[in-house]
Amino acid sequence: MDEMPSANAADRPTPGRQGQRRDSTQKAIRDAAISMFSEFGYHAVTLRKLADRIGIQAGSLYNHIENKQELLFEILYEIMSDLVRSFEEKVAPVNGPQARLDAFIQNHVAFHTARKEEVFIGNMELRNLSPENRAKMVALRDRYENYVIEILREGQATGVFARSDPKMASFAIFGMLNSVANWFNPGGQRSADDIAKQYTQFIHAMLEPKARRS
Amino acid sequence: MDEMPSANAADRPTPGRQGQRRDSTQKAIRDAAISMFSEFGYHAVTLRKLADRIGIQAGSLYNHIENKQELLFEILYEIMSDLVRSFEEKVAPVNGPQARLDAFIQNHVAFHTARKEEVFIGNMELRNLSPENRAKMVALRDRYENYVIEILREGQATGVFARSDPKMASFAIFGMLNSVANWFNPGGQRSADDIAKQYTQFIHAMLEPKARRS
DNA sequence: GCTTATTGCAAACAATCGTTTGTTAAAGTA
DNA sequence: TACTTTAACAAACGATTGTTTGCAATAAGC
Repeated sequence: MDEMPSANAADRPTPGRQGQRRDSTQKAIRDAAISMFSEFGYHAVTLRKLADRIGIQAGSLYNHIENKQELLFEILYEIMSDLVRSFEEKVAPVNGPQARLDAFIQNHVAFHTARKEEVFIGNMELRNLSPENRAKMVALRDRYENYVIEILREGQATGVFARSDPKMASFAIFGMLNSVANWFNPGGQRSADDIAKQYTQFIHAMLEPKARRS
Repeated sequence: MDEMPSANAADRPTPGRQGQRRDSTQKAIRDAAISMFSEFGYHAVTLRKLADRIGIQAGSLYNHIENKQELLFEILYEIMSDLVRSFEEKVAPVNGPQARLDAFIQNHVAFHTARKEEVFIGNMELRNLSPENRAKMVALRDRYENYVIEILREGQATGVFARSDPKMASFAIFGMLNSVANWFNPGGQRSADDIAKQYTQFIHAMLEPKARRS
């Protein structure tokens, strides 16, 4: 019953109880950090405000995290690795640039809607990482972006996409896709699937060779 | 000779000279704030670091600004008003949804490349404004976005654009156009005009009715 | 049931934050 | 030349920052 780990102060083990070896606090810290970093930004969230949210003292955080910087990095690194991994598992194996592009769009939108807070932090807080941590993130991001550029190149080479600067096209595609995390409303009218379908149409049209008839 | 106002400490009036009635310091503060806010973020830029950059003491800033929050707001409000004004002067008068859309893209890209630092701050730091200041910004932004949605609506009504959710289409368009400020490199290969032309093609394709032949 | 590892609290740490103060020198005004 | 205004400095303000410490309470392991 009350064994379930949870994110908010209300159903954490009774405040004041100490010593239990559960890792519910660790998860509560992560969840609160994701929520608050995404709403207010890394620097605006003090460790006292973060601790308040889960009902402990600021110093107690240090039983679970190394420091504030590592807390940010772990959140960012996990979301970026998960994104890359989902691509490599679900998108990379798909044959043919057109089908692989569609799989990419579907996967990217699903990911960005399901985990919009973490993605948003990823878009905003890279510059607040230490140089070493930022380098690791940039490496992951470049890997992901290069996968997409490669799809575009292959599609142009085989004639299914119109010729254009592949990097600029990828900027345009990532621009529209990434911004979904900014405006997507989980309770709103537009479902993740609707968005993926509509954006797939948009991107198809963008890349379609002029010679072709629709 | 040394009368020219400038942005950096090197050629400001000799450090230590006091009393001169020039407003070069005011401009130096603004320029340094734009540069540093855009590079490191509002909260990461302390008034001491900002003052250091232009070669004065932190307290001396208060001879020129009301406080840190107002400094941010003034930068943001000016960039957003300028953007809206440029639309109303150069885009709104254009006749026909297709031509007006093109004028919008051209103007938007030109603006976002010419003033990428301020635009970038505008995309990042809205949440660090006081509620009153943020409300003013949001009102301006909504006005601008609604202009574009109106273009899309009119184009759909007259049949020059394909039917789709105009708001979602505007999200996609703004997503790709706004991100230009993130990656544009003033010294790089891609000129503002190249970008505007390429993005115009992309957006045309996105909005083109299926029945039409290219 | 005794021991040990965990995890919390309360308090403090030095550092730094935005901002205010009192004062002084230079420049504008007449 | 005498007077006023402007804008700088050095120093301090209280508040808050991330982090560390000593200690108490609890649950888990034997």
